[in-house]
Amino acid sequence: MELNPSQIKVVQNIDGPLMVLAGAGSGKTRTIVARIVNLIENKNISPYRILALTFSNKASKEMRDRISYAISSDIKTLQVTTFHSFCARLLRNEAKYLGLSKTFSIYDDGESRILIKNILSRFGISQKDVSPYELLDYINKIKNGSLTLDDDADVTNLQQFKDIYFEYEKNLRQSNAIDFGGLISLTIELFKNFPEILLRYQQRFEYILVDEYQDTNHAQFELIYLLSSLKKNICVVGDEDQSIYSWRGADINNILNFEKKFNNAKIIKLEQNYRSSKNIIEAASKVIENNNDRKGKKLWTSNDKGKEIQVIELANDKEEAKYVVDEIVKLKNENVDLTEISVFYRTNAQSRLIEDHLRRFDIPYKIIGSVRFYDRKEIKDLLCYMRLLVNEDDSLAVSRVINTPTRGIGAVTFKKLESYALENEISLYACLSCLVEKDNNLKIRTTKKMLSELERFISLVEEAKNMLRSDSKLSEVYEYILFNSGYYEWLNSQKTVESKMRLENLDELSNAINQYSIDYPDKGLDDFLESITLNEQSEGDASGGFVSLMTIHGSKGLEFFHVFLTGLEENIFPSYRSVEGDGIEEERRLFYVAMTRAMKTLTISYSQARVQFGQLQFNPPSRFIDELPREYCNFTKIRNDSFDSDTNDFNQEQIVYQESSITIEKQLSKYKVNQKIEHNLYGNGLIVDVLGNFGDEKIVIKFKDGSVKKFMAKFAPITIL
DNA sequence: TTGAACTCGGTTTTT
DNA sequence: CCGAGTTCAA
Repeated sequence: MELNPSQIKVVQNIDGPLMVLAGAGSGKTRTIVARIVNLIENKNISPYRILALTFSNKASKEMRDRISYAISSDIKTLQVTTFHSFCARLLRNEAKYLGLSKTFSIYDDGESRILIKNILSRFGISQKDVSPYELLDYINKIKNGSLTLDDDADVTNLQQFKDIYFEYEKNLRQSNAIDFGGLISLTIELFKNFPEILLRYQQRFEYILVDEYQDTNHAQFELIYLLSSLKKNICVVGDEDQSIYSWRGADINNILNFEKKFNNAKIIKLEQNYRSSKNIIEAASKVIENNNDRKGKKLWTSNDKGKEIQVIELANDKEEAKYVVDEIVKLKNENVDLTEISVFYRTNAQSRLIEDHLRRFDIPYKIIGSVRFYDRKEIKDLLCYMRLLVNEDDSLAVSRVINTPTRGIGAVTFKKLESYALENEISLYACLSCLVEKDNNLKIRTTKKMLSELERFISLVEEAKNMLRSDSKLSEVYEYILFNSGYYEWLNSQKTVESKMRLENLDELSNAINQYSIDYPDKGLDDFLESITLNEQSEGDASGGFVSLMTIHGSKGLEFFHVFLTGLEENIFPSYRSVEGDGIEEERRLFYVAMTRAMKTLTISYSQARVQFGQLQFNPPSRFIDELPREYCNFTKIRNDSFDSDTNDFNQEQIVYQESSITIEKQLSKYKVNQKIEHNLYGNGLIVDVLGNFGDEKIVIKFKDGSVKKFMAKFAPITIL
């Protein structure tokens, strides 16, 4: 494992604050691993005194594996973990200081959203008037430190937002639950309120390392700042050019201001790329130079020049999918392992056409990311039953399963139960018990059926709890709930393709629970649930033989010999949501991330027409296409005579591609926005938009009568006035 | 309390 | 075009 001089500096500079700016493909993980191995093996630092924080479990697992592979000593006490897992573990250990029970539930973003919606409905506010997403964003911002309650936030109704925030926090506490943001912010709060606890952790962790530092938010910065302020041996590793999560709170200032916050900080840049061909690296570097928010880093490589980047224009999205799959078939015929091929897109919706064509050509593929297994409805339902066994205060879990399967507790009854529980400051579950034991003054009309159903529900939960207490196997408890809750029967009776799949998923969950018990025989249900919420479950089979499809966000940290980057059109990539402000810089970083995943070949494509929101849209080529230096690229337009964007007919004969390589001339359109024109049929009008390339423009015209129409400029009977 | 009919808006998602 | 939220009738 040879290291270059910069990498060696990173390994050897162990004392004091250090920021490593590690370019794409610069051997970052290799270097971090070497640094930790050096600390343990050569500097005699106990693994117990080292903390390595990452963002994803995948990254932490890889790092741990590589360290343990490179080292002879025992690293059980070495903490290589995600921010969230680290905080969750810490908070459970110190729960009593916060007045929380050790068995608190963790709410993921989806559950936070549900809680917000519940509050809105309790407050009698329609989601149309106040967006739950905007609220969640506001709450997240407060928790991740980019906003305080005193700030004049840019929201529709600040006081209302604050009220809802307080209610949200109150509900979390009543449910003995913490959300993702709270894991971090409560840890900070704990450290601030109990300096003796902070000191304990400061003394323990002599060396702290943070990976993917560009993705840290302000709260996470504060956390590592506090933790490291005694020993000051903090090493952060990141790449400002790969910061693509600012919309999730990642604060690029953590990188830009590192030296201001940490005295005597050193900075080391890793600029040699070992991954990609020279063409790709040169082109990507030129593109990212258009950004202003950078520390400035110049990637270089001693790799071969390699093939030119192929930039392909196609008539429409279907042609694009056909083209990509056709090229994949060619690679396959050259005996390229499909695992080395990946297709990237900006939005998940774009995967469908690619999938259709891959299936048509019998090419195995796998979508990476998208809907996570544990986010599926049926899985969440069962997990909420299980959560109730660990934390019966978890009202969100109760509300989720109380009428699943249906027990005749509809929205109205539930509302009454809920408000009774809230008024009397008891949990929903306790409220149900009251109802069943009839020692209630609840003004709820109860039917016999409803009471007996509730009784069954409560005894189900209690019996399952007994099983847990008597050390039953987790899988037995799971099966007990699945069958005795009536959930299995309920799904099974539906007999749809959908319900069959859900049942299969529940089987899969059973397997996961079994596997967990085998892997961690000493751990309990609470640990299992936490590992799922925090995504600590191991990735399924990584067996080869398939093409990978993913969003560009999903591609971060990965590499492939052959990359197809699709949908390079304005409003798609860059996204229509990001075209103003500093949104563009982040989209450009995204483009840069995508390009630098490719090792050998990079094929970038865009289409003139694309079905978007069920309508055919004409978007001009992405501005990023213009930013590609031509000396590293080969521009090709591919036309297919039977241009027919409306048919879904895959049985058309195979298209014959023109293998020409026409360079796109960048010529200015003679049509301009705000130009006055006259149309033979519709009369005078104003151009409001010009789409597409010179000679092939579509122009959007607003006429005197207010109507807006789109024309192919070369055919439309118009004259410029 | 449930379903059908309607309107509306629509990125990215490490934990 | 599709899914979520909302509204209204039974």
